[in-house]
Amino acid sequence: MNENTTEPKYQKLVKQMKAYIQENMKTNQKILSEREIAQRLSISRYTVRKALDELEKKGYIYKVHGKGTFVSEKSVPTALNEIYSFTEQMEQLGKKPRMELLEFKVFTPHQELASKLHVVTGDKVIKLKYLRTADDVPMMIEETYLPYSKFPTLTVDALSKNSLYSIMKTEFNQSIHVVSESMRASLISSNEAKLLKVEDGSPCLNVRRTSFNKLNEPIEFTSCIARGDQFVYNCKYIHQD
Amino acid sequence: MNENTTEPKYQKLVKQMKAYIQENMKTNQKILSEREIAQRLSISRYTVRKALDELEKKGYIYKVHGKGTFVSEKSVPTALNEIYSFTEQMEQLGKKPRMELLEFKVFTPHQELASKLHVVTGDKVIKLKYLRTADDVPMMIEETYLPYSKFPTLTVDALSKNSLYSIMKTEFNQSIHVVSESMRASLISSNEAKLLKVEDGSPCLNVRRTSFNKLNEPIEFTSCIARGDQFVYNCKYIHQD
DNA sequence: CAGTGGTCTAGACCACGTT
DNA sequence: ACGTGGTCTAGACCACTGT
Repeated sequence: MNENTTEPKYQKLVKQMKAYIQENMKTNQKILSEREIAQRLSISRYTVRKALDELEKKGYIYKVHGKGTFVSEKSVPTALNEIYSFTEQMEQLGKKPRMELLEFKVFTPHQELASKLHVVTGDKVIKLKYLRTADDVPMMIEETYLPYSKFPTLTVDALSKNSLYSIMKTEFNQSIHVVSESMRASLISSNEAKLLKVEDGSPCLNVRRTSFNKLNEPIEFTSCIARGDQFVYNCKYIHQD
Repeated sequence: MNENTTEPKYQKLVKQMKAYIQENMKTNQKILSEREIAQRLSISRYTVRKALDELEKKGYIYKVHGKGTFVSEKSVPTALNEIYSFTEQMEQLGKKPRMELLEFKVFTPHQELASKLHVVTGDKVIKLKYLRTADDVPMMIEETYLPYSKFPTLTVDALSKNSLYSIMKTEFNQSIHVVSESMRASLISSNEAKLLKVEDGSPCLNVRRTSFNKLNEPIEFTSCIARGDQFVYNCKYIHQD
């Protein structure tokens, strides 16, 4: 898309090494030392380290002080440090994900929602309501709220062509930095039961997410109701002390 | 505990700056530039950058290319990139958390569990079962399974004095690197309902966690059953592209 | 002891945002 | 034009792991 921005040298190295490792190397095999790589490519050790740090953070390799750098098990995914998206998960299961827009409106929110999105009283909010299905089985209802002031020209048409997050980034220059999520189990209400085609009072998983930009301003609040009998929420992350 | 290992200079700087920021600075206030800090402390810019990177990763500050470095909103917690622990959450709510060991045994696992922990057939596994309460209200049942070969000398006595994770690290030199979790909603079974003092068939949240060490060997599998009416699972993480 | 990753220095240029 | 963070170099010493 925007390839006019020059890519740093270490990023190119990351891609190169990632491809090389996946093609030619086995789990726990030792790779060249930082100094060796630097010398062979005639670049500085700092650049090699940055690339290796990135690969370690993404779960492709691991370093052991005094011993060397080794290839991680293939099972560790690229989506580390990232809650798996619904679409990715369904595709992994071989199911065909789809989403249907049920509602798009701009309105003035009540106190609770207004404070979640840090909008002052009287400011407007955009509501998006989706039904997500997999192989035409209804899986979850997703309600997203956006501060109108940050996305004033958002249209249904744009949403049909690109994902919300890519629109946020490219059209409105808002990219997500921190995400806060909560999960709880409850019993489904009758309205939602109809949409998801389950019995009243079935168990359901409620996931609520608030996303913040780099300035820590909330730019999205989403509440999902997922069928308890169908939906599992997965995440994988690197543990820090 | 083990203060014989020398702490890097940038780590000390992280602590200093963290304290200073929390004491004296306001949200979105600009802090000194990297070059200024380096000059004033007579250290190199690299060291300052490492410290600032750490503070950004932990959510205390954010950088903007071409503008400077700024203080984040206080709301962003120290536990970024980390699922909040039960204990922390309860303390934030002003509740008194407690855990009671219900079971401790070593046994030979069935196929499914054995494969989760990557133990070969015939190898043993340690089971720990806890009931967690908050202000004496039962909140969740936690069953943890550990490969016996990695923790052969683990005792109930040790667990009463330190947390499992600190024992893993200090006694057995196993620290957690990658964590994989899944969440699902279901209806509680009668045995669990009795322990949690809720009605049969109440909604409950089931959280399953597998933890891996740096070599990507599984070192723990835990399954939690939490009361749907009481327990909310929170996590917060930094979003990556 | 040699080799590895981890930290650190002093300096340079680039890309970005503001003045 | 200037100051900022982002990248990069060339070199140094330290801490850890093996022989």
